[in-house]
Amino acid sequence: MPSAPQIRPAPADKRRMILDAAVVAFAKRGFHACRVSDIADEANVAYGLVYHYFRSKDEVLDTLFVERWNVLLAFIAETDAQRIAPRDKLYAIAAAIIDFYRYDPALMKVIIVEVMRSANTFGLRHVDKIAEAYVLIGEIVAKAQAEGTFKREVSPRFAALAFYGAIEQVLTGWIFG
Amino acid sequence: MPSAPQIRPAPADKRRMILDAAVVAFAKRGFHACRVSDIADEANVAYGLVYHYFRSKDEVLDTLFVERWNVLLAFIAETDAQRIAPRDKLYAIAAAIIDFYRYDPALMKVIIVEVMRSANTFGLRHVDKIAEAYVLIGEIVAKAQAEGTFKREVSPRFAALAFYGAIEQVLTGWIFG
DNA sequence: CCCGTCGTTGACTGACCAGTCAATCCGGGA
DNA sequence: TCCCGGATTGACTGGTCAGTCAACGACGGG
Repeated sequence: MPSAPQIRPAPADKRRMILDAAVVAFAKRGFHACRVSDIADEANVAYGLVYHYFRSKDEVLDTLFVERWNVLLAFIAETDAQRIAPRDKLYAIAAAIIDFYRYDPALMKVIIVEVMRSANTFGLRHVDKIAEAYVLIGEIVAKAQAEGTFKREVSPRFAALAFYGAIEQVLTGWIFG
Repeated sequence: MPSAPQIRPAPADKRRMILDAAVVAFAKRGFHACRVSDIADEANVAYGLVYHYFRSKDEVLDTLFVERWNVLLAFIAETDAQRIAPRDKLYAIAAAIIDFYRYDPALMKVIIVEVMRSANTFGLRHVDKIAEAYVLIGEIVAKAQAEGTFKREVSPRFAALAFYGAIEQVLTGWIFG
């Protein structure tokens, strides 16, 4: 045998387990109604361990959001760098967001419902990160306008808001059947 | 003098005062962070009086939402009944929603942020009422498609979601500067 | 003028839950 | 084999707050 089986999982695994459990718990009951003990139970872990890996319940949600949003931002930047038509870029981004939802509806639900839309608490804390996505999308629109592919009637920023808003609303519609 | 001044305001006034104060309080701190005592203080009214007029803190928010949403539904229905182009109907509806915001930003903020977007709690309770608006908008689209004014590429329901989603996102953008 | 009704008051209670911490466990190095 | 340090446990605490309730006060009718 190359290596003895690990009785105790590596620390990183427990941390991951807690994050994954939090997604399920938050999606099931919502962030506010969900107790830290729900997360611990879902992860089959002691209550206190959550506080070993995270400073607070908020930090758990923050971590989930940032992790996922960074993936989205990277995808948008990457898509923008490709040599394809602006319309196809936007199509690819919309498809990616929808795929995120298809791949992990619970996580997407948590991010949309608990972070994006909790404007007074988490949204406020992540405004800058969220705005980055709008800026990137806006830049795609601006470039397309400059080269004459898109009409100039609408400001890039407004277009980006409407673009993302439409997608999010459709996802919200799916989330609730 | 036609009538002696009322020392004690009519009951309905106190109820209204509480509702108006709740708008301010909810807008300032968010529904969850806002204590019932904040509402009472804002209304210059004793804590217990809130519970004389409303069964719970939730009911206060519910009342605010239903009041306002009914106005919106009536406006949409009324607009649809007019003999104008479908595009103008949608324009009028978008303008009305934006006017609601301009006229009373705090109330609109509360409704969007705390109800529409609190999908696990209030949104869930008002899903049907919210869906009514989508249905009405969808019908406008469907009629326009039937008469050939709008393209048929997009389902009316999807169009309605995207239409409202775009508006809401723009308002959300305004709400947070 | 007194009494009943209902609007009004705000101190109090009971429940809930985030976060703490002292104790325990486990693997590995000496 | 014995420690050491980090992982893990879960009972406990402190504070918060929604909702209750007993008492008070103003008006109107008898």
